[in-house]
Amino acid sequence: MVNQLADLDRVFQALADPGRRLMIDRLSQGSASVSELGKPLAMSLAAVLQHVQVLEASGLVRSAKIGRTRTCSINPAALRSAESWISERRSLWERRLDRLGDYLADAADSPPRGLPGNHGQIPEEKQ
Amino acid sequence: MVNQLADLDRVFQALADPGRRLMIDRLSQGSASVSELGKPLAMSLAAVLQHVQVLEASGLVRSAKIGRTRTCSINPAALRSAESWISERRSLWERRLDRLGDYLADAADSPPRGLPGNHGQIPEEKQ
DNA sequence: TCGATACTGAACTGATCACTTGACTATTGG
DNA sequence: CCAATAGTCAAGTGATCAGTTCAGTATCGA
Repeated sequence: MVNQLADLDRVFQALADPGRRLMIDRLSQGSASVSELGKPLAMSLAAVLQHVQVLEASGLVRSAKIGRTRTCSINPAALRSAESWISERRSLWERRLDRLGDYLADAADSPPRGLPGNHGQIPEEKQ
Repeated sequence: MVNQLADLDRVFQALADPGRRLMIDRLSQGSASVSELGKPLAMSLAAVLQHVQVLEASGLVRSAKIGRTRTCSINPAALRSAESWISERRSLWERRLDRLGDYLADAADSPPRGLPGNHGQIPEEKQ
């Protein structure tokens, strides 16, 4: 809870790799060892470990070593923080769209005054 | 909807940068021009444009040029796809934790047989 | 005990990233 | 018309990333 901003950096960065997402996918249905996580991945074990370390640094995954095997599991709190960040922005935008829709539905008779804070039409075409 | 996998790569990669998240943040409360998005960012306009292009390539943002200004807006569908990916894995894990909790609550009297598919204890300590 | 297993650390390499600068185009407004 | 504004393109640079190989260490199991 120290640096929420840089934490999100690491979380999204961690999620940006398909191999690491596959690991999360695997872990979402139960804890697993490092080599188990690497099994579907066509890369050296050392590389797998580096991915696990990225996931762990982001807080998405926790791990503990028992004997010679390291067992990894998901930390749902980190997933939730990323999820919330997205969700908040999306719902903000969608609520705004709703209000705009209401406004336009009403606007057929009222005189044009300009909607404060609304610079935007929704663009359709490119270039 | 062509390549969901590589799309998520780009979406999470785009969200991994604090400047780009600030842009999304700004856009969540209404469309904005490229220079408007760059105003809080202490970098050249050319750099801002590159960020916008990353956001656009990921599908998170759409834009259209009118006159000499390019107006950007959020595409909520892309946000939702990232949100869903996370949400699905997290709830899978959490439902699994619940079942495990139920099992442990019942287990005081029944003989130990092993829970199929459950390799994991929840690790606490490191190294 | 001893070979196989499971990981770990370090160094190195090619690719991608986040910028920069500088030159250029298109629009706008007085 | 013409200066200021808004964006665009291209090339280059230093930093980070994703992987490798190789040389360990610790543990397990027969």
